[in-house]
Amino acid sequence: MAATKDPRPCSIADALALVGEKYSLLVLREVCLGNGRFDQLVRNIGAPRDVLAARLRRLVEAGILTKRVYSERPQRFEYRATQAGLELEPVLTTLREWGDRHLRKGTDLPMVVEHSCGSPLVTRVTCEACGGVVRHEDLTARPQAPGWTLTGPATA
Amino acid sequence: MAATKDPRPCSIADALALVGEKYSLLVLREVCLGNGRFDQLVRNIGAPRDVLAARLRRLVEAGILTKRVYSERPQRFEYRATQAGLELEPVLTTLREWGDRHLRKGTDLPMVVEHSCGSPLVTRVTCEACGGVVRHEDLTARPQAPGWTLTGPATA
DNA sequence: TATGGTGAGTCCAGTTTTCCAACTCACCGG
DNA sequence: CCGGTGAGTTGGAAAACTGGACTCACCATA
Repeated sequence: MAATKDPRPCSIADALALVGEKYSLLVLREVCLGNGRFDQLVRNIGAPRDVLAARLRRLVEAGILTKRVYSERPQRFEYRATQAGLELEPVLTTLREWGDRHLRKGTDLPMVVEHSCGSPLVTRVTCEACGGVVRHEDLTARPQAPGWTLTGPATA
Repeated sequence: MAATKDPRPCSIADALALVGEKYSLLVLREVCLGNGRFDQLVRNIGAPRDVLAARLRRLVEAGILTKRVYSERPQRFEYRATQAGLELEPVLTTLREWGDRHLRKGTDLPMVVEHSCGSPLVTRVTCEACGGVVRHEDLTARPQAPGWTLTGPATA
């Protein structure tokens, strides 16, 4: 009598439940750029103030951002990325590169990120174990959750 | 008299406009796993059928998926990732690793991905130019869009 | 030929979210 | 005192999402 409705258990889905709402990743983008004040976020992201306030609460609660006082009297706050937040930066980097390549065809880029080595950042995702570039064909997914196979729920 | 409302021009925002809606990246997850049929997507993702149909239309239109007939009479379709779609896989990989680490603390993972080298995939993002690991502190963002600085719109 | 099942959607009523502008509240600078 | 800034909250209208039920075409089998 199990609800035949539960989706596949998955860390991607869980992560997206936290940062997949509209504007959340853009908040992280601005915070990573060092723009952590409320009004800055409103201007640079273009989100409604109430939605932004909700996102910020959620991200702080999830341990992705912290809210820090940078001035008592007038009390002023600043949001900063935690370690967990910074570890999401590769998601932003990958999305930016993808957008640059596929949506702007590599020209008229609105923002260039430079690596400390001096060149514009182009990233490569490698396997930590063997050092090789990771391609789709080299990956094999192994579901571990009980009741689930690669293709879907076990008919059980 | 420019609308003081335009957000920062940004490829991340543009990319998210395409794949940032609820379920879109989960569709890509399933398609990358080889599960490209409509009913499979419904079951494995848990999305309402009409929302899923809308997402699929949009992703096909954006050139991220293709719709392929795998059986005439009974006509049956299958969605597959295009090259552009496959290039979004690193986003999924990063999100999965982040979720595994921060949401499940590395235990009871619902899905393990194995690299062709034989070990469970753990990725590293490196700079293509110098080969070094990319860290937040090593990045410098340079806005190129006219009217925009790192911190926000130029007062013009 | 009737019965049931699959695949791929569409339709609909009801609930949530989102959007946007306006408003608050505290403080500061002149 | 007046205007401005920072950080939100409030209140509706508009859009998106939700969970079924429904369609339509095509087998399979009995």
